[in-house]
Amino acid sequence: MVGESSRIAGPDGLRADARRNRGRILVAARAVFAEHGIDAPMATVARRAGVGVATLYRRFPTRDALVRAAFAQQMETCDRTLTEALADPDPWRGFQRLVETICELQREERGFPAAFVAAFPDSAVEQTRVRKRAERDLLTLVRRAQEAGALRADFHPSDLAVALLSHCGLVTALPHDRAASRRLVAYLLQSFRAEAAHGALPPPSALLLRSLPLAADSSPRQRPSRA
Amino acid sequence: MVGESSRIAGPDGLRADARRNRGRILVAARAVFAEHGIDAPMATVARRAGVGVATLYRRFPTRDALVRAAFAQQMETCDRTLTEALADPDPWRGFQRLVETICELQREERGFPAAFVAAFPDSAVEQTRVRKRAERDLLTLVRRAQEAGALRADFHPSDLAVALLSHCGLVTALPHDRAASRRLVAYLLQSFRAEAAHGALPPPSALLLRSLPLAADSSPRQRPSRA
DNA sequence: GCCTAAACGGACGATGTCGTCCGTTTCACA
DNA sequence: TGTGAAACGGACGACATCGTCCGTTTAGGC
Repeated sequence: MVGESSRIAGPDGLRADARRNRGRILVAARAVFAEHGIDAPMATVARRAGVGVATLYRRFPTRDALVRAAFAQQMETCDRTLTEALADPDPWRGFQRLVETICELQREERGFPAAFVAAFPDSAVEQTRVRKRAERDLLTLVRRAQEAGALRADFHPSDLAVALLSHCGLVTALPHDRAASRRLVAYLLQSFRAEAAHGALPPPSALLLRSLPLAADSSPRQRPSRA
Repeated sequence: MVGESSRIAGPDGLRADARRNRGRILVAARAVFAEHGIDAPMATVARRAGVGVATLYRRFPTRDALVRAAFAQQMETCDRTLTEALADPDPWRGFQRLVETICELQREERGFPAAFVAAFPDSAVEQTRVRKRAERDLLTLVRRAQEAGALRADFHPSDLAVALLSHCGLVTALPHDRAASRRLVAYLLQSFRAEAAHGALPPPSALLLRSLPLAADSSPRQRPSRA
């Protein structure tokens, strides 16, 4: 029901006051989610934003939509970081910075970890263009770092998801403990180095492999049928 | 208000039917928590156990009490595993088995990770005897493994908490993905090996250090004053 | 078998959150 | 400055969960 270019239309089709309120809501959402967790009442967000509940629901029909929009900026930062990592002439340094930056984002922007985890299963379903590109970039980054002899050969791209999700869990459990977060990141990065490869690793996650089809699959995407 | 040995008294002061129901509740709680998470309605647990809500509340006045009781067995397994690890002539093997066993418990007994994390901040406050002994044992295990040259010298006992909490987070995010869990454990254990120590690590968590006073402090316990 | 204290379970009021409805206000173009 | 569509916000009914109250049932010593 998009009015076919009626009288008023901002750059995004919103009236000025509506756009202003939308921004306020997003700021309030981040603050409230950071303080009370991602399950905080919608009314709390609305009150904080100085807006009625109806306005909030009009812009973001579901909590999920609000969460996604609130942390879209952080998600974009992740994406940009990947691009920068790929541009780094030293692939290991790029990889290292990627992990450190994303984890730092998770550590500093409270509420983001929950959003990150929540977005995970769903974002595997929605095959956006940006996501597919990110997957391809990650694959390239990993391969380069391995070819440079810095990243261990048995590292699998899904291991990055393992690292980030476990780090999410840590900062969720200990939101104020930056040192613990840094320690985990340091340990993980060291264990990803080629020199750290001593014993054999158990096989990589098949589930993550499926949800993020990182392997260069030439077959057309097949909708997995639920039993 | 324990009746001074009135007419009826089981070994634990409960009547036979009460004890039976208590057991049913605990079984049901584990099942429900595994299926619907630790925040599942109390009524669901009661229904599953085939008892009324009142009975449930009579035995376990708070959800927290129920959670603790439901996973007390798992907690005890953790404790026993530590004792066994300490008894192992090879301290590294003991350490490794400790980590692997606890993580396996977290992985297989769904609902336990949430209980584990939930218990963390509180159990640091309640200074039970078993807990203090566990801390001392852990300290001993770590020192021995380090003296044997297997565990890296800059490993800090609080790093075990970091590892277990992050693993909790991973299995919470991906409850069905055993492979991911195993991968993380393998990476972490490799990074704890002395050979993996390459760069310097950031300082260990001061918060965890305080909540679990693992360092052999001879000073009397001092109540940390909140500002 | 009797009897009483203990255990039981369902009903119920309180609380909090959700998401919608609808009368009012505001924007922005003419 | 007038006008109508868009945006606004608070009120409200629906719904779920909590934790207690109280009448009923049952265990188990005598």
